[in-house]
Order: sequence, then C-alpha cells, then structure tokens
Amino acid sequence: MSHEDNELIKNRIEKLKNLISMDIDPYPGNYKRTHTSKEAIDYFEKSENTDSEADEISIAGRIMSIRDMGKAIFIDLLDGDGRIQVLFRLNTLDEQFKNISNLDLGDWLGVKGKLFRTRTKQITVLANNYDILCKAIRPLPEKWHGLTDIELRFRQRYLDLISNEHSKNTALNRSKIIKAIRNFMDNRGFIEVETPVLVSVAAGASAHPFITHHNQLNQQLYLRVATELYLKRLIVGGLEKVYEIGRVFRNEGVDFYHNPEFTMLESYQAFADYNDMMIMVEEMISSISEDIYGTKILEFNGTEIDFTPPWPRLDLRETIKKYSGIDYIENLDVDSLSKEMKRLGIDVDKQVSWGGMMDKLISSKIEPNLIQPCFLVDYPVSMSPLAKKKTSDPRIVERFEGFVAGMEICNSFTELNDPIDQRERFEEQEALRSQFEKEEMDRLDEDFLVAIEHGMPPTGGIGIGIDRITMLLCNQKSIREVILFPHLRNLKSSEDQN
RNA sequence: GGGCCGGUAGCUCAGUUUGGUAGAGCACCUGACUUUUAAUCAGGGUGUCCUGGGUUCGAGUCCCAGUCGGCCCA
Repeated sequence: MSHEDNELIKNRIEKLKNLISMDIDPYPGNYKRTHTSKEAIDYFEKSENTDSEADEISIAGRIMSIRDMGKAIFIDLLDGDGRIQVLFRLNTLDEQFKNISNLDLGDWLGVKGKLFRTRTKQITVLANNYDILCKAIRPLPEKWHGLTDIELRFRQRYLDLISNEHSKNTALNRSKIIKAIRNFMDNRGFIEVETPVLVSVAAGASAHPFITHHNQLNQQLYLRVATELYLKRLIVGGLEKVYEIGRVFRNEGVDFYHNPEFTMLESYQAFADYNDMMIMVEEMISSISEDIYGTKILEFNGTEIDFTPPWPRLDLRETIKKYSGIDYIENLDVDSLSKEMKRLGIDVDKQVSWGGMMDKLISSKIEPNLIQPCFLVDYPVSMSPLAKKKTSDPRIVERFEGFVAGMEICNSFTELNDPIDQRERFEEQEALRSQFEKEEMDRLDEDFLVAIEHGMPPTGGIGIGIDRITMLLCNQKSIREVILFPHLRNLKSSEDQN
C-alpha cells in the first residue's frame, strides 16, 4: 500500500509537517541520555533508601503507550533495558504540552525530568522538557495481542522484537551463548581464526553447495559447507588448538531444524582424540547452561533435560540393534541393508548409497529416542570419510555424534591424518557421487591432501551446531526462532510487501 | 515432492457451513477529563476480503489455477 492511500501514514506525515513548520527537527542527530529505563528506576530506588533527593535525569525510548487525561498525559517509553513511564503536565510544560498531539506510538522521544512515584507507587519521570528524536510514519502492531503472524514476525523481525519480549530475550540469549562459547574456548587456550567463505572446492561435509562466481578471475566459486579442511590445514601449520565460529551454507530444504545458512563452531586440537572431544562438548554445554541460567537442568519442549556430565556413550552398533533390531555389521552391502530396512517399513530409494541408508535408519529409528544428552559412538567407515579407523576394527572409525531432545547437535572424530588412506576415501566418495546422482558426497580436495601429506599430528575435531544449541538453551522448537532473519521465499514484488 | 489448513482494516480476529449493502476490539480521527496504566466516556469505518480466471442476475463465501505461510508425511 502506498503512503498516499493509507490514512494512518497520512496522519503521521501531517504531524511531521506540523513539527517542521514549528522549526522542530523531527530527526535530530543525537541525544544525550543520562540513564536507561532500568538505571533510572534503580537510581530512584537508591535515592529513596538514602533519603537524598534524586537529580534531574534524561531518558530516551520509543513511545509504546499514550494515556491522555486532558491536562495530564502518561506515556510509556521502551528502551533497550525495558519500559519507563513519563508524566507530562500542562502546567509544567506549557506550549510543549500542546505539541504532544503531534506524537504517535512508535516515535522516539528524549525526556528530561525528575523521578517520583505516582499514587499507585509507580516510578515515573515528571517531564520538564522533551525532544522528539525520530518521527515514525508507520504504525506499530497492536499493543495487546502484539504481532503473532509467524510470517510477519520473520519478515519484519524488528516488529517482533518491539512487540514480543520473548523474541528479544532469545536474541539476547543467543548472544550470551556465543560469548560463553568463546570464553570457554579462549580459556582453554584455543585461538579463534577465520577461514575462507568463498572456496573453489566445497569440501568437508556431504552437502549441496551454493554456487557463485568471481567476475575478474572468471572463476566458479562455492560457499563453504564446512570449515573443517581449512582448520586442519592450520593444524598442519602448527597452530595446535584452533576454532572458528562461522556461517556455513548448505543448499538443502528448510524445516524446523534446517536453515540454508547456519552457524557452526568447529574446533581442532592436536594431540587429542574423540574421547577428549566428548569431554569438551559435555563440559561446554553444561557450563554454558550453568553460566546463563544458573542450572544444568533445563526444560525443553515440556521435558526436563539434564546436561550434567558425563553424558552416556552409546555404541552405535548396539544402539541401532536395540531400537531397530538391525546389526549393520551383518548388513554391510546395499541389498541386505535395504531389505532389513524395508522389513521395518522404512521406504528406501534405489538411488541411495549404503551410507545414505544408514543415515536414514539412524534419523528415523534412533534419533527420536535420544532425549537426554548422549553420544552415539563408533561409526562405519563408509559414512565417515574424514575420520580415523579404529586400530581394533578397520570397518569402524573413531567418530561420535551428540544428541539431545531427539536432535543431532554435534559431530566429531579422531581426524584421519594418514594421507594415503585419506586420498582413497576421497576417491571412494567421488566414485559414489557419480554412482548416486541425487546424493551428495564429500569432495576430494587436492590442496588439502597436499597439506596433510606434509604431516598432520594426531588430532581431535568437533563441529557443533550453534543454532541447535541455542534452540536447546532457549527452549525453542524451531531453528527459525533462534535465527533473527531466517530464510523465507521471496514475495512476488516489492509492492506486496507494503 | 505429497496431503491437510490458512491469507479479510495498520495489528488481533469474526464472517465461508446455507452466495444477497464488509464486521468487532485495539490503533487512528473529533470532543471531554491534571496521578493514568489493556485509562475511561461520547461520536466517526479508514478495506485490492492474497492474485488471476470461471460459475452466477449477484462471489469474501462456490469451482479451477497460481502465490505466500503453517501443520503432517516423504
């Protein structure tokens, strides 16, 4: 809808013109506030307790509510810390009082005045003077029901943040979680690094990449699907403990657990193995929970989740047997595994590799049962082209995945550092990709192979999905609630957005 | 990819069964009110009923196609 058509916008533009005609700048460059809403309230309470008179203060915020009593007007201002009430009176403001009629919900306002308590004991700023800091020309969502339309909440997240306190809290908690992870890693002597987002081989995970292009170099590039292989190059280079918190991009569907771009923590540690990684994960998650909420036990989706270490280590083979009756070691070829899975009613596509079928078996029959934090340990080699084989059984690698609330939250292995074996595994992946066109496989990265041919020490690596950790710690069922701007389809035209 | 549900005022939603002048609350506009707080009181309806076709004397409502979103399944 255009501005000319909408009466609410027309009214506001009219008020804007009124202000300008009175030589009032509706968009000043700055405003010096002395207190946030919370600081002002704390300050007043303290002065009450010590019997010292509170000085005049200045606050600033967005107008959320106007209660006009004629010659007295109450306005609620919302700032980053919360809300505070302001009282405007005719006989303290005079001509500025009349001008309040040019204010609307959503405008930004700076107010100077002294604090007091109303009859109902609410701490309030008695305005001595005010400045318009920004005139808004579109209305806010309704004050009581707020903004509930899920599509609008995501497309216009700023409105969601204004109207829905829990959305704001989730955003703040996500920031706290990432900070806590950085602290955790930094305190353990890891160094934070940044590796390329634009890569010429989208290696390090089995995922469809996004394709892009560099004009001047006339070079096809991909957005990374993982940071893994670059971080391991750094291990080769002698940086013994590294991590990166970075966006990765996977060209796949969108649902409760997946967004095409998401944030991963990946970390690699020389002279460590996957057992050390398990300890790191359980310590990290439980200590973050403790840091932010003061407890290691949180509710998620109506269930109590106890993050207290140690988390059970469940042998993958035994766990699959327990929940499905299938022993994968007895079914190492495509035909027999697909027969077993069909017997369980799992629809198996002809165009899926053995590893792809195992993935499906685990996600459909095992994952939903893993509610309390646990690790599934020791995976088949053919599902894990970057992991080191167990010395006791070359069909199995030292790999684990962590699960909480039926959701995979991390993936880790003792890194494969035998360059001959690594090359063979990559070649096997490339062969599988040409055999199963629909399925994505890990990619051979020659430059990475050259790196580890120079020698990578024994290394433990871990990848943790930050979005999913945030879901768990913020009690959000959907990944879209913890990503400020989740991916949505485009609307047909910009016309439709208004 | 398949099935089901939804899109009506700036926002939250009725109205669809059984086709007949487009509705409510908040917001907004006019007026009253100097400690209110979902302020209150009196008055005012501001609309591409998601889009495009079709049926019909007549479509928000029925039919078809599309689009965006939600839920379930793959």
